[in-house]
Amino acid sequence: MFTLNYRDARPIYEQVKDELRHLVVTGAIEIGEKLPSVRAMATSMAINPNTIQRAYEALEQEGYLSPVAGKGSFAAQGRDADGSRRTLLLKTFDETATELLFLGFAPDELCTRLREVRV
Amino acid sequence: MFTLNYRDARPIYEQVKDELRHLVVTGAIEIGEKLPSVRAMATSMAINPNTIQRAYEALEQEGYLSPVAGKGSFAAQGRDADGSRRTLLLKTFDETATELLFLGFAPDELCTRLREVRV
Amino acid sequence: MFTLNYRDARPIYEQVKDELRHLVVTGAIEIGEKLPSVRAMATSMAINPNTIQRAYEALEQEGYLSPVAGKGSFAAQGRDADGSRRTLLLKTFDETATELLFLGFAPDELCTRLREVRV
Amino acid sequence: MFTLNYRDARPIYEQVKDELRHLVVTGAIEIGEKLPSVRAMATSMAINPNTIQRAYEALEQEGYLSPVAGKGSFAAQGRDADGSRRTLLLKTFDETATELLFLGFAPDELCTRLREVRV
DNA sequence: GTGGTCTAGACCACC
DNA sequence: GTGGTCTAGACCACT
Repeated sequence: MFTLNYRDARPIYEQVKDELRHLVVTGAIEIGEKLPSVRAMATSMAINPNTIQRAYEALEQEGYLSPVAGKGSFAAQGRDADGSRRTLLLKTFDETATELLFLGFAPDELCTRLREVRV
Repeated sequence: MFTLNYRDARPIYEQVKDELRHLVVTGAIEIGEKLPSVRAMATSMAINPNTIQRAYEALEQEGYLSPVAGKGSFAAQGRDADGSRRTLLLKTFDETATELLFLGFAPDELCTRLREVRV
Repeated sequence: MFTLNYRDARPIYEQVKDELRHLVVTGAIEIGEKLPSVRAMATSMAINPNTIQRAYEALEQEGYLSPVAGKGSFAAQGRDADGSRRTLLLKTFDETATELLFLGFAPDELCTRLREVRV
Repeated sequence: MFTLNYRDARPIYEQVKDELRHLVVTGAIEIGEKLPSVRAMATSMAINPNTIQRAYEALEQEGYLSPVAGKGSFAAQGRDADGSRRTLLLKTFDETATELLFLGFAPDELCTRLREVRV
């Protein structure tokens, strides 16, 4: 599904979380689609089920994954009851944009880039 | 100049680096402006000069700070030799935008936001 | 510090989380005060450190606890970056109040109760 | 009447119970009004009659529903024999209010909120 | 079979 | 010493 980088500073569960989130928001995994079971993914990636479980829990909290006991875990549309992730993303967006503008990017350039992403 | 958060997960030198960069890209510190000496800043913030030194070195690498032997360090326009920071920012920008679009933000909305940043 | 109820439907880590949160919001543990270390609390309650760790992590996410690696965990003022907990509490408040009003409680009665709490 | 969420952590019968109670306390179902029969509701929601039955029994215990043999179940004013629900609600109310006050809400603010609920 | 919880024991980086 | 991460293996309730 994806590969882990043991040299990465990020802990494994965070890498798993980030990769899965990426697959969902890019549409590679569609909303409602069933994800591999905790055990299955742990086996296929040769890591401990608890580590996968932790990643799944974090994604559930962000609203990108919805577990159903006894049935499996399913991709969801990212409605974290509150909007904590949304707030964080907007902050990151503003800071990144500010720095890119400072580095000489034109607003139009970034807008265009924006529209071409994920197409 | 700014305050440190000892409870922050980021190491101190990284906080210093991020804060200084933020001051530069938002224009709070203008290009060409002289920054406090390593020792002066270390004293005023009550931390080890080595920590400040490390932050300054990292910023120099990113091109936001240009040291002049015997005179001090000056804010610069952010031309990092290899363009690694630029690459990183664009990657962050794409990922953040992708996720925000997935969460339902309209491209126009983000464009508007983009243009209003830093005004 | 408090006692666990093994008959409770709530998992242990949730009981720990709820109890600690209660101690903080009632002022029994003051903001900035150091909490027992993960290991210390685990030992004193005769449960696994991982279980305590899990409770601490959840509280950190809610903003009621702020861990400092190598130093300990400290009570905090509940600023969860977003306000997810705040949203949840308001929803609970509205629902509970609605039902109490339906059951015949006068608004004034609940207001008075409100003001006397935590005194 | 309302929709079930099969991904919800709560068991189905509890969702039914909570939804029905909500309809009663908000006045959407008026006191004395007849509710659908167990079988009718089970059919319309495509779930097992036993599940509905269990929800109805729980609501009867809380006093929000009063069955009349041979005629059906009718919404009632919520006088639970032992007052256990009332006690539970007051406990929840106190805890929620305490935490909201800790988070900076003013008592007046909550009082106002209280009075505007359900209007 | 699935997710959810818990235990026991280990290693790391930081202070 | 502290928090943070990971593994291995176990049990539960529910489908």
